[in-house]
Amino acid sequence: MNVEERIKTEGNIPLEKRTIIHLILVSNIINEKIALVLKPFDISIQQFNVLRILRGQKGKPANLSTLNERMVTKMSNTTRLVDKLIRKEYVERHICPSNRRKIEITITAKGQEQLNIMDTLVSETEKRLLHRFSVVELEQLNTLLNNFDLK
Amino acid sequence: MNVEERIKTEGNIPLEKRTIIHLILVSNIINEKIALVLKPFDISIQQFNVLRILRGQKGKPANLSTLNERMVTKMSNTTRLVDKLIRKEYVERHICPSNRRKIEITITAKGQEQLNIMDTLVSETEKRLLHRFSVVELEQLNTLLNNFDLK
DNA sequence: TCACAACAATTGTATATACAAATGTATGGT
DNA sequence: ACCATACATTTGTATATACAATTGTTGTGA
Repeated sequence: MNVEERIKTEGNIPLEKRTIIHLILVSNIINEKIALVLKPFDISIQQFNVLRILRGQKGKPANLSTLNERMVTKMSNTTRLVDKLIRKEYVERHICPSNRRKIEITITAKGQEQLNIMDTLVSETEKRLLHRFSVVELEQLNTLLNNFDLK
Repeated sequence: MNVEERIKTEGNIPLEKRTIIHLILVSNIINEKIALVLKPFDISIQQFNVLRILRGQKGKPANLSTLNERMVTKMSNTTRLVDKLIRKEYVERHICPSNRRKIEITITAKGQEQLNIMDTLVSETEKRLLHRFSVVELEQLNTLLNNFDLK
């Protein structure tokens, strides 16, 4: 099924518009699929990303600004996002002793454990999405994506 | 600036994960840029899409289900989305006389007019995003995007 | 040291979105 | 004609997000 069929547009969209619609469409569907996998864990994609960043810290705590700049989306949510993870006991929050403005966030053992399970499932989903790509094609796609003038 | 730099991940992510992150990142940034262009019009991307679909109808009204299946995202919003467009007098809502379950939505002259202005600006944004692509590369990107197994 | 700017996080508010349940309308079988 | 079902939209609720304003903390220059 191609883009035109999916958005039911008869007539031909100019190549540039088509490309952008196509890209956003694919991105949305990928997001939906991953969200679906995470749903049983009662975790949003953003929460999942925070957990992954924290795991990448290998014990070293991360403060909110750090989390924020590594995430794809914006700051204002980060406090509330972390709140939700705390309620689930997946992360802990401590005031940084050397600079009390900062908050140190660390992932808990329970968080680590759940994250590993989620991660496996998400990876499987990603593999399913990409199974028709060869390595060369994946590299091509990455190269082409770098072509966007994002600023 | 490449993906790794942008999300500040040291170490190398596997090619498949990297590709997916990259794609979603680009898509998010495109969405942000377009949202920014539409902001002065107090119109969200979704509302903009509804207007474009209605214009494509060339006078023929569209009901909510039609709008919904042509949109990238889900139904539940469509009623409220249209509400907002009605408040701005960009569209009109009439109960379909032959089947009173259905609602016919049409774009107003004012809506058409504003949409044309927005459309020009959005197209300019798209061109800026894509100016580094050759036609061949755009076609390549489209082809590669078709490689995703989205169902 | 005191006032002020800069920093880090939080809170408030409005809007957007997802999902489920409810409402109102039409259709087909008996 | 009546009832169950399907259809089309709407509403309710919880959560997510964007943006601005606020709070609390630190650092700096007069």
